[in-house]
Amino acid sequence: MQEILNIFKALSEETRLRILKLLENGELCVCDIVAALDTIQPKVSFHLSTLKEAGLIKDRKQGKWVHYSIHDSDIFRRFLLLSVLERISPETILEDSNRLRVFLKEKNQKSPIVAIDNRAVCCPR
Amino acid sequence: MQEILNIFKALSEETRLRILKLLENGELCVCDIVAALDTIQPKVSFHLSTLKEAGLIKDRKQGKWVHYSIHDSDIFRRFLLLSVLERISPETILEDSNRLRVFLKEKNQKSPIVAIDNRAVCCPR
DNA sequence: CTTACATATAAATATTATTTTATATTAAAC
DNA sequence: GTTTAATATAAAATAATATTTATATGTAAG
Repeated sequence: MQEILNIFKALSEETRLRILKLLENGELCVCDIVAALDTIQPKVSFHLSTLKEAGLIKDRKQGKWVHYSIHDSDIFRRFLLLSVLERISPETILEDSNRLRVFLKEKNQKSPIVAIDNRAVCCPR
Repeated sequence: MQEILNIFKALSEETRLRILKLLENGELCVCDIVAALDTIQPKVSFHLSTLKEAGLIKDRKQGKWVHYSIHDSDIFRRFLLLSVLERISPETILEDSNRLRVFLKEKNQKSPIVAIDNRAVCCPR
């Protein structure tokens, strides 16, 4: 029962749903999410670890950066995530995505390597 | 976003999952649930109201009694409930169902009106 | 109309989760 | 190797939830 409880607990907090919604379009590193949510970094790290613990996201380490993305592990989680993300309209996180866009654009100018998805590559190589 | 949060919050607590699992086989009145969970009545009422608030269960008043049952309102909730209940094995709530069985049997002897589902009718009419 | 029963609600308390602040870790840049 | 940047973790403060205890409400029975 603990496993399913962890999944629902992870999904029962607004910040975490906003993070998931942001990750819908691809992976982001912690600093991207911090910028998008306009909040402080330890808070984001806390929620990311909750989501990861529940098996909803995964991380990929690359140098100093840690990139998080949706982890479509088993069918149940995949289905849950799909239906959840579908039920959160883009307008709900409009401010988040605006801030993210601005942040990524700036990053892009400093290190103009563009990846798929019109997203900047997080970290210069 | 608040609606979906309420649904997940409702599903992120063990007592409430146990109640939902008990309701899987049909409606129960509050005192049945109290007996099954071997706990106190205000606690059960509290959790029932949370579940009802989230639209996961509904109530039916009959005299002094209030019967609760799963509310398969919209597709999302229905699907959620289905997959949740499926993922909670009967063994998980074995003690609960044992206590429920004993309690219903006793009730049955006092007022031997048997309803569908081999469950006693909660209250004499 | 008084009593007893089923449930709900309120208030007080306890528990758990989140947020903040401060600090540690790790890796790249200098 | 020292500094800087990105992230994580620990400790403390705060906020949110759940539990308990006490009481209220409504309904049927006597």
